[in-house]
Amino acid sequence: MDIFALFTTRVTEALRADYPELDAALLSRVVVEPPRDPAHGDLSTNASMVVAKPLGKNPREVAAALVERFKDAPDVESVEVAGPGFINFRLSNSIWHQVLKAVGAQGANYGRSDLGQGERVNIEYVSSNPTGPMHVGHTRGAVFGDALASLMAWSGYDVTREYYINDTGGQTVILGRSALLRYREALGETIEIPSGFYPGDYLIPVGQVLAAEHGRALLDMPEEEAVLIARETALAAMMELIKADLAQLNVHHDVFFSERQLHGAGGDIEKTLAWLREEGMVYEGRLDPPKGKTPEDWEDREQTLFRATDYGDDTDRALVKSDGTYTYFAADIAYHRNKYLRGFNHMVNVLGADHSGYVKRLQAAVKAVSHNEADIDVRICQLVRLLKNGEPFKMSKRSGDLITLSDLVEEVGADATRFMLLFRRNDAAMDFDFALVKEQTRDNPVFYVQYAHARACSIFRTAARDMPELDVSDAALAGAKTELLETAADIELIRLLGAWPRTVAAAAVAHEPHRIAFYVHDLAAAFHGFWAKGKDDPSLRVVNPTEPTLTLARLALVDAVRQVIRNGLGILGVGAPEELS
RNA sequence: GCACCCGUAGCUCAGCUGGAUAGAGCGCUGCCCUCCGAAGGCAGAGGCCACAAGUUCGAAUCUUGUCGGGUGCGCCA
Repeated sequence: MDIFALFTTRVTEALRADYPELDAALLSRVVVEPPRDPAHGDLSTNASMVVAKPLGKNPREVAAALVERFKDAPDVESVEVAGPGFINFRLSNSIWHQVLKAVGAQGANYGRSDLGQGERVNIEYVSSNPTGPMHVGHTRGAVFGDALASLMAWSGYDVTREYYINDTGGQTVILGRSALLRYREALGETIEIPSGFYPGDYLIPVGQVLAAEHGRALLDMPEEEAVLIARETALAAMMELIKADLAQLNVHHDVFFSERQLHGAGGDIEKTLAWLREEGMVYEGRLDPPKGKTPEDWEDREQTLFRATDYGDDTDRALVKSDGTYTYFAADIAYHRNKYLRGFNHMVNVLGADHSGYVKRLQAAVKAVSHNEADIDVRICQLVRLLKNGEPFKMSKRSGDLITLSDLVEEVGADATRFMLLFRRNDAAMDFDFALVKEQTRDNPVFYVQYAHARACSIFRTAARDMPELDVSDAALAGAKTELLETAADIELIRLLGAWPRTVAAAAVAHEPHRIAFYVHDLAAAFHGFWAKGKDDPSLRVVNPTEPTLTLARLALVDAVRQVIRNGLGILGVGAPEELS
């Protein structure tokens, strides 16, 4: 039950009855939302202002007519016109009691919707190069993509979580060389790692595996051949490493898509290029060097170009390198065509800040490849600055000393890592304060929210202790007399619970999981406040042995809060413990 | 030089896709609680929403320009 959706429908129907000439596009701009100022009531709508001008009427006049239609509705306590033409509704408590019942009845599904109507969405995230363990910079995208995927699944989309493995190209060759060096080391040689190689210790075990599997055989073959063998072993090991890292964070993918399957004769790249040529989207031409910063080795040559500018990009893009192999982008076009042909008309890519320059060409590729039928939203996750003792420290995969995802999770835990990274818009840079996430105070939002859940559970433990004869089974809670909840404290809390479905829906549409984190934080704050009122005024306490019926009703409310916090944290992939240690 | 992102209280950030008098936490000031379901509660001060035009009933939100910060900038992945 979403009362905002409910009233949006009722308001638009009322408008349509009075003014049949209004078209649907206009009516879709009518929104019913909670007013910022609670003094304005429970619901507020802009309906009359949206509609007034096309009708050639005064907004307040239209509003007055609407008010007439609603003033006798049984669940509406009062309606009035305010300001330039807002209509404010104050609802009778009975509707809030229904909301509470609905939360109880829908339980773990409260907040789900069919907004996406089962449409398929491909969300690609992480996709980090399989050349080493994941570091902190990757972590934000991993958590973001994962939470967005659950959020959209909650909203009725058919979501596929995908990881694109860049298992070809120069970096993988360097990985192979680096592994081969570790292989020599495993055979007893003293090695020195040249710059440009991957120096990390994580390749030592790969060298040992190579030594165990091949003995000295790799030394006897041409180095180029040995590198390729070493590369295979290293790539497989790196993917295992990455999957283990992701598992630590509870991040999982449905599909791991290897770039390699796009290459080769008759592969997707060839087919896609042929198709693009037929469509006239490819030509042979020259590019101007970028203004202001011409690369030193700039070589003006005729090359194969994709008409990205036809689809909004700043320049056309090269598809074939001077050595005759395909560019990364050529493979990526083929990859996204592959997604489209697999039936995805909606795609989301989660990328790091260093890929912001890639967004336009990706959008161009998707449009081109689908004849504008598919859309792609590229979400850029900005940098995370890790603070420790007030000192930011840098991390780089190519250097030996790096802060890995694993380090972070071991230090603060998966829940805290996830929540903190989601408690901020993805497109703003953030600081991750090591000290803060370990604090057990209100300043630490992870603790604050989890504590609200634990506190709700604790209230049930108290009820069991002080009122052992009270039946608090699900069935009993479902039958609780919620109409006894009449204080401002009770109603305020239910009102917030009532906003949960629209929060989920809005967050899903905007692809912004941080809104879930903020909602849950707000709800926790409201619940802590609710609890605190019981300290001053015993009549507001939940567990009251002299009032078993009221106690049961309050417990139903506490249970609903607990449930919604759990649902919210569930979308974020954060645990909701019953007790905090 | 160009593109993208950001600029909101002293600090860290929200602001529900254009709504009403712009919010929260921290910090600051002043009370309350300190018997309870440990890890608090209430109130106050604090703002030219970077700046300037424009769009309209209405702008922190949309457009353009300027300033400041970040990221990136043939064939790397």
